[in-house]
Amino acid sequence: MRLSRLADYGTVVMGYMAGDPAAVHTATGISAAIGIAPPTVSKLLKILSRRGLLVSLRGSRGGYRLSRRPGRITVAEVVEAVEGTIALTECSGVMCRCSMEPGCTVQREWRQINRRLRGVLDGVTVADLARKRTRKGPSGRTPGAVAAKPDATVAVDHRS
Amino acid sequence: MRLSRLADYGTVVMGYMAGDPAAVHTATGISAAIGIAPPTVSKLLKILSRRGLLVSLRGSRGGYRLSRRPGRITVAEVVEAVEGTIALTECSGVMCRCSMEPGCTVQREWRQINRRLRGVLDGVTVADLARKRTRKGPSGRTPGAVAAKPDATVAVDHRS
DNA sequence: TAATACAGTACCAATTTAGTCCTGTATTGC
DNA sequence: GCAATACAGGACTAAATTGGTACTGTATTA
Repeated sequence: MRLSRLADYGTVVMGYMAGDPAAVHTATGISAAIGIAPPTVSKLLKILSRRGLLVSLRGSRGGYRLSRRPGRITVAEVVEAVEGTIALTECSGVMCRCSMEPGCTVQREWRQINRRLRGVLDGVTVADLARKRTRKGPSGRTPGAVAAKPDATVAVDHRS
Repeated sequence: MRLSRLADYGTVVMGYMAGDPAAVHTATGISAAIGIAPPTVSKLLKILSRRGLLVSLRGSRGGYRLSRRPGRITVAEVVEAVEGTIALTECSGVMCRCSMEPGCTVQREWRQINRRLRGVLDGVTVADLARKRTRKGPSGRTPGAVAAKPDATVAVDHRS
């Protein structure tokens, strides 16, 4: 259930750009700032601009800029731009390849879960990704309980 | 962000078994019922029993049985049993391999999202997976708004 | 006109994962 | 006791995905 690494990077890039929302950022500049290989960042930026999340400016002094205010671009949009879909299961659309009996109850629940997941991802904007915990951010929403807990308690097994 | 197919199958198997919670199910029987290849079902059942979600009974007349009431086994547990972790990002634990500045704000938000995702998955039990929409199920909770909408409106792009 | 920077596509390599098979062990029933 | 059933565990193979790179083309600025 991991995000593709590219989608993960996508949020990092957008978070970085949201730190200076009006500026025009070049691929090489972003690459140097966040420590991801230039061709990879470039690939990502192309995708994000093709999907309308970024505006690209060609030529000398060109680069990329957020197409909207960072508080108006959600993580769901970023993930969807890179991955194409927000869904944990394949049986989330109308047709399902699995040969279960009609009215598969498992599928019904998964659709509900996928819908809720989208809600979660829609609840976080790229402005949130950029906002430092102590300083007050530029956009309206407040992180609330998010900033409270340093979260040193979680211990996750990363293997498979 | 797709679940591994094995984890997806896991919910199907558990949902099927939850339809007859007290019964002892054999791997071949389950395989025939849900249309997944026997070795694959077998592999899955071994994993689920090793993780304590199922009880295995060896020998003739053996098989597998749910270790708890279906209303007490959540989808989160099933997914975690098969996949090992419930998290969309790698940077969800205490340590993170990415060389971002300390106090990476992106990571902070992802941790929050992952926590909420777990909440969503914890909100659905295998009893829900088995419950038919018209008949009243055996366990307490009601599907509520879930059953209302046949959901023929979603059109998801399955590629990539 | 030269330099900069994006656009698009194609390609290679590595990782992951699905799926199968084989050997071993426990339990039941004859 | 013996045969049949069914799970336990691990190894292995093949395929799909995806990460990352490179190359050619085009637009814009100085």
